Amino acid sequence: MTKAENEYKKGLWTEEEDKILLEYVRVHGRRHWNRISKVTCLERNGKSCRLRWMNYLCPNVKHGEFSEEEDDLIIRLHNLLGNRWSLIAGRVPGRTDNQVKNHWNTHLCKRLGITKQTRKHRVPSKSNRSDVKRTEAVPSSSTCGTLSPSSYQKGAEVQGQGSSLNGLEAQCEGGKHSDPSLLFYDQSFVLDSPHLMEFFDGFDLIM
DNA sequence: AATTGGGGCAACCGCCAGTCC
DNA sequence: GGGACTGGCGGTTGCCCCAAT
Repeated sequence: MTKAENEYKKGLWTEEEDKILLEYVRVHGRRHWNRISKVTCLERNGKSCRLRWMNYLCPNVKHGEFSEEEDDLIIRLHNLLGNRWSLIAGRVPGRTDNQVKNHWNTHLCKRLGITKQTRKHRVPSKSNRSDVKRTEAVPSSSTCGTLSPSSYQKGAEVQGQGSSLNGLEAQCEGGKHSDPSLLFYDQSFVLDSPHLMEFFDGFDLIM
């Protein structure tokens, strides 16, 4: 018997709830989040518990302001990966995908002069979401990202195995940005090459 | 002092993929 | 094989705080 969604509490977490969640994780580990409301008095659904743990309670999570180094790393990673926040966060020690996403949207976009393109058109829908996962590297909101020459070059080397980044500059949207160092992605730059994925895995982004 | 508007961030929502039974 | 369950992801929302008026 599962609780109806509306039986679960929503909104900000209290200290008491945090304690309960921490205790659950200490005893049961980070799994079976949906069982929490059954074995504890916590009236939160599994997803909410998982999110709270991942984004706030996990001891590995770093709180506080982002350093310049982190900013730089995120910008580089975003240039390479687009809005794949979990991948980006995986390479920024102590930061979660939610933190990175928020930081990007609230600080870095402004700093880089990127106007946030709210996409009502979510990634194409069901049919080829699995494809999307890999090919989505260049979501619309990042079509105007900056790309440092060094990272561009590294990426291009790998891409050389399959498709290439040739013509990237030509795809710039009518020269919106006058800075010649700015390059643009668009949907033609895809991450569907296994080589490229390996590249990202082994890529030392701290330059 | 009270109000208001914007920024920042935590949390929710909807979707998908993998796993279990 | 297929339905239910669970976890993970990215986009979006809504609340809180604070500065400006």
